[in-house]
Order: sequence, then structure tokens, then C-alpha cells
Amino acid sequence: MKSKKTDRRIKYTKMVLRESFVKLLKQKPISKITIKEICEEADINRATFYSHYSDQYDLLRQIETGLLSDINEYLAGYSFSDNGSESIQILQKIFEYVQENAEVCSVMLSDKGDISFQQEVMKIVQKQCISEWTKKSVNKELAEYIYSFAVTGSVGVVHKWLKEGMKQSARELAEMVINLTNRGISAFV
Amino acid sequence: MKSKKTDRRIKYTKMVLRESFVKLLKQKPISKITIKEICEEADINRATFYSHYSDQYDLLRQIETGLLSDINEYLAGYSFSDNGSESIQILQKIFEYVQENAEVCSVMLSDKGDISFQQEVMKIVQKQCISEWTKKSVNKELAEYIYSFAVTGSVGVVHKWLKEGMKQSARELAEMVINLTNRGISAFV
DNA sequence: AAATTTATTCAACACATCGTTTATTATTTC
DNA sequence: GAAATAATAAACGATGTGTTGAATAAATTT
Repeated sequence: MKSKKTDRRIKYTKMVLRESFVKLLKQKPISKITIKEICEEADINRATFYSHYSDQYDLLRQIETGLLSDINEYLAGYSFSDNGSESIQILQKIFEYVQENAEVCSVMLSDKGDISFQQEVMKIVQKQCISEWTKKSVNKELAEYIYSFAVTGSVGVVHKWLKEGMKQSARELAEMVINLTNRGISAFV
Repeated sequence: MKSKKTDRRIKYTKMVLRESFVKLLKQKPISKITIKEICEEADINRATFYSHYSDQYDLLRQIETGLLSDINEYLAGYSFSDNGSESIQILQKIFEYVQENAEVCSVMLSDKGDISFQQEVMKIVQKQCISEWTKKSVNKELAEYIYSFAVTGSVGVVHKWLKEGMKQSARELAEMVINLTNRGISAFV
């Protein structure tokens, strides 16, 4: 499973580079962030940066994929009861993870992050919930459209939730998303 | 209303710059596109670029706001019957516009474009449909979450629609989005 | 149609960041 | 402690940036 253990120095270098980058990303769009700048902030030699990342966008992507595998690992740690409300439980766990890592997640899911990542996040839900979905038989093409709607819609909700300071609990948000997905507005009137 | 008419040369310059830029945007992410490159493609002097735009991102933003005001103008040209299906009609018109301008729109709404624009597009729908929404009384905070879900979800559907070559009609897509928004999956089982 | 205004071009500029290299130093691992 | 590996420092040519001022070309105005 674990591929050797990585050198402490590498761990440190990557950590400070990530932190400096996220810090800068809070202040300005990625397009205005230079590699020189990231390295100065992190106090890491520029040549060292290049031995780990090809550019800012590569660094961003590595942070994102790190988060994704982190979420997957986090979910793997739980077994969900098969009583028809698995989707809510899974969503709840994901939202809890997002809550616990709000600093990074709020940047990555904001308009500073990129669209493809946002979709990747919610594809995890899709993957986890897919068995429940397919119980409700609809034709495949239609199902894919419903997926797109539900997945991107959920990202929108999470985005708003983060922006407003996460006032609701992860559980409440999960219930809301499931309701919206299953019954739309009619669930709330 | 109209603020003088703009010089023909300006019109031309801006047009070819936009075209060249969109062409490049189909090939690679905006971060890899240089101003030098756009100008060579358009056969426009680099100094001229700077007299109209500050950088690639400014150019992108201007294209986007152009599209938005274009859609608004397009919608203003129609009056919608007030028989409870206004939302469908408005959505249909918007989707027709997207269809007619598929080349630009598919780039702008893809992961090449930026998130804020995608949300702006669907805020037009929100604005247009808001009266119909508020009929169904829900509390304001909840309503905003529902908006977020519906709006971003709809963008997801449109994105998919464009990517798959717009097989459905604008009308069909409008109906699908309205159904998903109002009744969720339950509308399709 | 000529005069005037305005846009674009051209060439040059100093400047910053880029991405790579090479020798040297520091740290970690075994 | 020895060997291996990572980070540093300094230098490099290369490339794109953003701005300039003078010359040219095209539009609009009269």
C-alpha cells in the first residue's frame, strides 16, 4: 500500500509550498500568482519548486487530487447502513470532511478553483450513490442528465454553504441536497 | 441609448482578437495563452491589444459580459404569456440563444471558462423567473439555497447538452430543467 | 474632396519571470 | 559514520511583458 516513506525534507517542502500557495490564492487569482512569489513566501529555492511541480497549475492539481483521495479514504473508514438512507449518510460524511478542511476546501470550491475539480468532488457522491439511483429505473441518457443536474447543483449548494460560514450542520445540508435531488422544490412547499 | 457609433477599425480589431482568442481557447487553457500569441493569430499589433484589453483575462471577461448583455437583449425581444409556464418559455429562449451561438458558448461554459460566468448566465433565468418562484412561499434563506441548487444544476445540464452535440431541442431541455427543479427525480420515475 | 481626428503600426526599450544548469552545502537514511 | 539524497546559491539565455514616440493608414467630419 504505502510506497516507501518519503523523505522528511520533501514532506516539508511540499507542505510549505502548498500553504504559501493557498495563502496567495485567497488574495488573488492563480493567473496573477508567480512561482517566484510562491517560493519567496515559502522560503524555498525556486529550483526546488521545479523538482516537484511544473508550474502553479500543477501544484493546484496536486492539491486537488490529494483532497480527493483524502475524501475517498475518509469515506472508506465508514460503513453505511443499507436502509435506504445511505445517500444522506454519505453526503453527510463528505460535508463533514469539507467542514473540517474548510480553509482549503473553500478556496478550492470557490471561483478561484477550477470547474473540473468541483465536478470530481461530486462524482464521488455519484459513485457512492449510484446503486440507489439505479433502483429508480429511468433510461440511461436521461439518468445522465439527472446526474449532471444533481451533481453540479450540489456543488452550488456546498459553495454557498461555505461562503455563508457553514451555519447549517452537515446533516441538515445533506438532507437538503437529497430532498432537492429527489423531489425538487416541491419538497419544501 | 447608443453611445455614438464605434469606429469600424475598433470593431474589426476587437472582432479578430476575440476570434483568435476563442480559437486558441479551444486548444489550450487560458493560462498557456500569451498575448503575443493572440496578436500573431489575429495579425494585430501587440500595442493595439493593450489599447483595448489589459490582458487575456480581461478579454475573456469582455467576451462574457458581451454574451450576457446579448442574451438579455435577446430575451427583451419577446413577451412571455403569463399562464404559469413562463419559466419554460424563458429557458427555451435562452437555450435557443446558446444553440445559435454554440461555438462561443460551448467554450465559455466548458471548464475553459470561469465559474462566475456560468453562474451569471443562470442568474438571468433566476431574475426572469423570480416572480414565479416566490409564489411558492418558502423562507428566504432556504429559497436562496434552492436557487443555488437549481441554477448551478441547470448550468450542468446545459454543459452536458453542449458537450453531447445538442441532440435535444431547446424546448425539451427547458422542460427537463423545469421538471428537475420543481419535482426532482420523482418527476421522471 | 479635403481636412481633421483617431486608430493602428513599427521598432525599440527596460524589466520580470521563466526554466535549467552546475557546484556546493545540508539533512536524512541506513 | 558513510552513503545517498535533497535543498541551496548563483548564474544563464530565452521569452513575454507593458510602455513609449514617431510614422502611417483609415475613418469621420466639415
